[in-house]
Amino acid sequence: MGSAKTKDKFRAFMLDKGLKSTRQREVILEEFLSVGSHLSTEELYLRLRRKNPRIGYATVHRTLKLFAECGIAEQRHFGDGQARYEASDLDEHHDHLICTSCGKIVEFEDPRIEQLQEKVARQHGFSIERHRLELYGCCESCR
Amino acid sequence: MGSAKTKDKFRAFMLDKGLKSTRQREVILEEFLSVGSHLSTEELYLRLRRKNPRIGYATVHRTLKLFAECGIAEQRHFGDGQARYEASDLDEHHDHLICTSCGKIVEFEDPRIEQLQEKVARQHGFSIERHRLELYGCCESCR
DNA sequence: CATCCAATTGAAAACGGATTTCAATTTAAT
DNA sequence: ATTAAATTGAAATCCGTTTTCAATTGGATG
Repeated sequence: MGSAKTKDKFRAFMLDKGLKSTRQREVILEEFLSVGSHLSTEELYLRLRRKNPRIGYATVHRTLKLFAECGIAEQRHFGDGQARYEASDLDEHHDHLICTSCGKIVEFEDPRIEQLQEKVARQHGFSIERHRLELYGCCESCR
Repeated sequence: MGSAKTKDKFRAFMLDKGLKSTRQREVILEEFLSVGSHLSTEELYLRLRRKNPRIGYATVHRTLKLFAECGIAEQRHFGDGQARYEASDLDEHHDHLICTSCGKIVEFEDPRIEQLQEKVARQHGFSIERHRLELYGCCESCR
């Protein structure tokens, strides 16, 4: 049932900002968390329409932005020109492997790489706020 | 005078594809190489207009795409919604540090990180074709 | 040099995803 | 129930990118 903790975080955020709880937001949150992967606004919108024909694209768009602002989702761009959102795993960070043939997206994490990133940044006088690492290539089943 | 080698590569590419050498292409190539950094189409267009008021945005756009196709330039996206092009240093690859405050872009290269990337990809059955690593943060002079 | 065909150009239109507008509706506090 | 403020959805707008098309240019040929 999605992460209850994530839902709590969103509800707290809404309360804090004086935002209202609506049927649409509940439905969108539920569907977003249950799918979990790297959805574009369009994809999520189409999914939601199957069960909720009256929901509007603009609402999905606005709600995803809310999720991102609240911190329970992150916006990504993988170079196909449209934004994608993924549920953020609260504390943990990860990067992506993307198959250029079938589009499969695999998440990974490597603290050694992160460490080296910090080092490089320090050498150039930067303090890192966030980073983006994407490896594009061909997955096993596509070969 | 830009890299003569780069110009040669572009000329060879044009010859090979049966494309024509035009005044516009020469001017655009010259300006692009002399500026070198991470230019958007718009920025390059405006620069060119200063000395060549009759040049069209579409031509700049198409020529930059030609550069990318030929391999003398690479298209990048740093999340501000517009494409940027940089001259590609033929053999060498590099990644980017981007200051979120002033927009400064610094290039770096770290073979240890690249090695670890290969390793991670292999573990997931991927063979890497290319990658993207960007570190966003705050540069020295902005603190 | 004159001619011709294909490539190129630039202005304007079209495109596509993201975002905003606005009147109607819904929420939730009173 | 009443009311003010937030929300919704359809449609319009925005903005960078890409394409269209008539006019121009490159360069190969006779």
